[in-house]
Amino acid sequence: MDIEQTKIPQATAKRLPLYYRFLNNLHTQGKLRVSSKELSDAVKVDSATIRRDFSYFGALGKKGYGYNVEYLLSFFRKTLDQDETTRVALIGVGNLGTAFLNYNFTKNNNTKIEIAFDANEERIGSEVGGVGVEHIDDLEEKLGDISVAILTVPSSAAQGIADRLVKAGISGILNFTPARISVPSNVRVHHIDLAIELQALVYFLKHYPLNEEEMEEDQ
Amino acid sequence: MDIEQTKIPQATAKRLPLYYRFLNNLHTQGKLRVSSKELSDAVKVDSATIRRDFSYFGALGKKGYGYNVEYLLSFFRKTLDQDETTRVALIGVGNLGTAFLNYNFTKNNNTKIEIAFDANEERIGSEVGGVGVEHIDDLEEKLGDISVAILTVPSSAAQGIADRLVKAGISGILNFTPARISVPSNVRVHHIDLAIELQALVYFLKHYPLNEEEMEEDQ
DNA sequence: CGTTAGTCGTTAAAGATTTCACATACTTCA
DNA sequence: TGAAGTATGTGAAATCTTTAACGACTAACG
Ligand SMILES: NC(=O)c1ccc[n+]([C@@H]2O[C@H](COP(=O)([O-])OP(=O)(O)OC[C@H]3O[C@@H](n4cnc5c(N)ncnc54)[C@H](O)[C@@H]3O)[C@@H](O)[C@H]2O)c1
Ligand SMILES: NC(=O)c1ccc[n+]([C@@H]2O[C@H](COP(=O)([O-])OP(=O)(O)OC[C@H]3O[C@@H](n4cnc5c(N)ncnc54)[C@H](O)[C@@H]3O)[C@@H](O)[C@H]2O)c1
Repeated sequence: MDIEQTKIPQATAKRLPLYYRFLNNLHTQGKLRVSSKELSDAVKVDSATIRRDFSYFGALGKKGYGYNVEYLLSFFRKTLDQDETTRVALIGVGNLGTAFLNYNFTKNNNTKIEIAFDANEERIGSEVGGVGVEHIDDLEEKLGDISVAILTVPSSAAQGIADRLVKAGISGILNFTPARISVPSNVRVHHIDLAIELQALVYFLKHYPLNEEEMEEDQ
Repeated sequence: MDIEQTKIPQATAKRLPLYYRFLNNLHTQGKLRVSSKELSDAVKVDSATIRRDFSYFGALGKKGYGYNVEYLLSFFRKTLDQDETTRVALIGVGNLGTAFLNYNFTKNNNTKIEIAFDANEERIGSEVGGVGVEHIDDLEEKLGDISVAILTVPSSAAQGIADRLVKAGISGILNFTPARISVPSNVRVHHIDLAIELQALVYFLKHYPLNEEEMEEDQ
């Protein structure tokens, strides 16, 4: 439908949801305009980077003025497909899975966990955070056309479940298990490895001491 | 004490805990040697990148042989300070905080959540995953010399708590709230923004379709 | 209406990271 | 012992990302 604009750098793409969220905040606060500098202070991304990021989408701002919040927000809403909701399945209703179900990413968000699966009989049929929990044996049958899955099963089960998800036609998996799963090249997996994030932070603290001069940077 | 080797690239540093974990797995399985190619298949990082990463620490392998698992493991154990345990505090014993406390990053890990804080009177004095929950009012008093904090409070409370943590002498914060907190430049904050990770995955699925040819890459 | 202060979009430079490709050196096996 | 096979470590190239700098333009105000 749309002409696919020349592809945005990945680093930029990862920042878009962040921009969108803060734009939403500003809009809620009734702000009419914003500069790259202000946004920079809020999201902790260099203002030149923000301008560069925005510029991949064309000229969204006005020189000497900044950006119109309403306009920018509606532009990103379209770009990030915030109008259509992406349906998500969650596999593994344990500690982490339960937390996600209770949260359900509902604020300013275009994603919704619609169904959950677990192997533990006790959980089947219950609702967690308003989402029904189905038996993992019914995965293929009940997944329907859901294309994104959050994986929060024990790591020993991760590859097996991933294989089944792939067979059932999934496109993307957000993998919270420490297992590095293998999938066909047409399926996208993002790993969020919380233990590693914590270890990495500790490593940076020991080996990359920050001094008073240099500014800390994120992620 | 040690001569600080020329600083390792940040991208490399973030992969070290991953390597360490898989080396541990191999060791447990009784494997004696491993090649960069094998490791690559396991952790889904290009083998040249692995060799390059390792090479920053000197010549750890042997040409024509590969790497000795035991040696490599013990080397990384030292490098990653796996022998000393870093004590961690968790602030906000809600959905996410409870999940982390129950998990407590105990496997192959050099970190331990030792104390938790919450504002909700009902939780105070209880134990979650073997960790005592203290009142947030006692933060400064009970934090002691803990230098790392996990932040899982509502985003509205994030900046206030961060300020208190900084005053109490914290060095690093793993921030799970959507708030981008401000801290002095000598404190390191890593943001893990789960809602954004999910949105970014959805964005990539729509705008960066993977075909049969190209390999998906991580995170 | 002209001046001042402010801000974008972009060119170019710098910096960081990944990947290629191969000389070198070790292992294995006959 | 020698030949064949294997896999490292790294120089050089390619790619990706961030940052600096500034010309062009706007808004606001006296
Ligand atoms: N909880 C944390 O803080 C944390 C931190 C880092 C990583 N992780 C990882 O996240 C994953 C989940 O952690 P958790 O603490 O929620 O574990 P958990 O044991 O509490 O939950 C796992 C859930 O998966 C279900 N399950 C097991 N096998 C299944 C299968 N074959 N199909 C469907 N469901 C199945 C179990 O019944 C359980 O409800 C693990 O891989 C863990 O390593 C968790
Ligand atoms: N749960 C998720 O899946 C999820 C996903 C993405 C982001 N987050 C973010 O993580 C954070 C925590 O989420 P959650 O679902 O666990 O929320 P939650 O409401 O379940 O837990 C927050 C906890 O913090 C405590 N608290 C409130 N104010 C406090 C204060 N001033 N000092 C100390 N404790 C205080 C509350 O008593 C509660 O126990 C939030 O910022 C949320 O946006 C959560």
